Amino acid sequence: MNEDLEMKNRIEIVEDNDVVRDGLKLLINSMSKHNVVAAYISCEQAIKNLDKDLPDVILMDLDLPGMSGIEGIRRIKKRNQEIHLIVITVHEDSEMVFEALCAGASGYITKNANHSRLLDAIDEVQSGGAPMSTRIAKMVVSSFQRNQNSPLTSRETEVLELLAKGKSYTVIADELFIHKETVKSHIKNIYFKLHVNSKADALEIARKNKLI
Amino acid sequence: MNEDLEMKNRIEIVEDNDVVRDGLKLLINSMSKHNVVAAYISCEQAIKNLDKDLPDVILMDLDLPGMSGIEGIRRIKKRNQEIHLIVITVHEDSEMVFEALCAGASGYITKNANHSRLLDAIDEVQSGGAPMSTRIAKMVVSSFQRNQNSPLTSRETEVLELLAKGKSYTVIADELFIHKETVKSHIKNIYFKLHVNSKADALEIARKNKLI
DNA sequence: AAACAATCCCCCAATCTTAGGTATTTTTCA
DNA sequence: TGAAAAATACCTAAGATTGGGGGATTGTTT
Repeated sequence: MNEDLEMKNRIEIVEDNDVVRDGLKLLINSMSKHNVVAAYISCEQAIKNLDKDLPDVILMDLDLPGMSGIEGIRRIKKRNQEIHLIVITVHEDSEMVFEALCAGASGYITKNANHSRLLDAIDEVQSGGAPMSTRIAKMVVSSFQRNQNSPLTSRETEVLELLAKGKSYTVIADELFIHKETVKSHIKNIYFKLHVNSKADALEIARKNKLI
Repeated sequence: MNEDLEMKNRIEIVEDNDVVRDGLKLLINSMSKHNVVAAYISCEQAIKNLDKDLPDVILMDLDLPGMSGIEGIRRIKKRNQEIHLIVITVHEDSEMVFEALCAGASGYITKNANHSRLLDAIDEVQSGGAPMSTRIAKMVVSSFQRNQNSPLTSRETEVLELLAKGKSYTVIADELFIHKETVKSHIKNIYFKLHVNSKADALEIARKNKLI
């Protein structure tokens, strides 16, 4: 039971619900290769003891008293890039998912996942993977794909992409081998179709609707 | 064997290597719920027969004679958004991965994956998932994360983000509650640090290095 | 025939961008 | 605590960009 404690994977839990936290702890400790070195109810506590606990993997809830899990991920990653953070949450809304991934989460598992999936996730991050629940993976992959019902023509989309890269009308014209005035016409049409009248607004609408 | 053909999942394969293609066909047909309705060596053939074959899922190689798998994915998705495309390839380089996902792939499995993983992937796309090999998932998740060794300060990064949204110096100043001249100073410093002297170049370098 | 897409042209005024500077205050870190 | 870095603000100036008007032609698709 306590032999080779040094060799075990050091797992930490940050979760404010007592039942869930204790359940996770029991589950993980039931694997001889893992050792739950700490379990906290807030990011503040976890961060304070980070240098003492030295976790390899942290399972992190997102709804926490005080500092949010997202901010916690950001700060922990900043302090130590080696630590793998796996989000364990009920949230499946895209905003949360992308914020957590941008903040530095290596995995994202929803709480309805079964136990073996969770244990697999711990192994997976440690071998350089990125475990995700099915629906999360779908959201992530979908984020790369464009809206197929764009009101813009392909040429307009092309112009808007170059605009998004910060290029001027002149440069866009050169790259597309068309006249600068043509670029202006396209942009006028884009603004009309998107009901905007500035570059920033056009880009905002376009990105929100995945037109570019 | 041939009872309830109508109810089976209609699977199609596009793969130019005979051995691989036949192997996949045998493997998939060994599952009573699946039926390989077509197997082609090129996207051109697959597209020509799309309305006849009516596949639910297509397993697609990327290196193909003639039209590339990427372009094939794009065209097939355009023709029928309902079809799930799973990339089956040896390529693990990020460019290929992201191009395939942007083109509309629902999954991305590398050829070294074991058979059950591949069969699982077919089930997974049909239930709305996005099956990926471990390393692919990691690449995808990493793509959300920034370079932690940015030469830019957090304020500079903030300014650059707003610039990337197409906002003018004036608007940026307003949003950050600072003077327009301060924004200019930040941008001068950004250009200096990134060794560029224009917005478009700064954005290109910043995006390439995941500074924003 | 009508609608759409892509191309090009003109004018104009306001704003923006980049390039030189300098300088103060605040924060961070060794 | 003292130096360095970061964030802030200001100045001048020229040239480029942007957005709002107006229009026109050519081809494609329906």
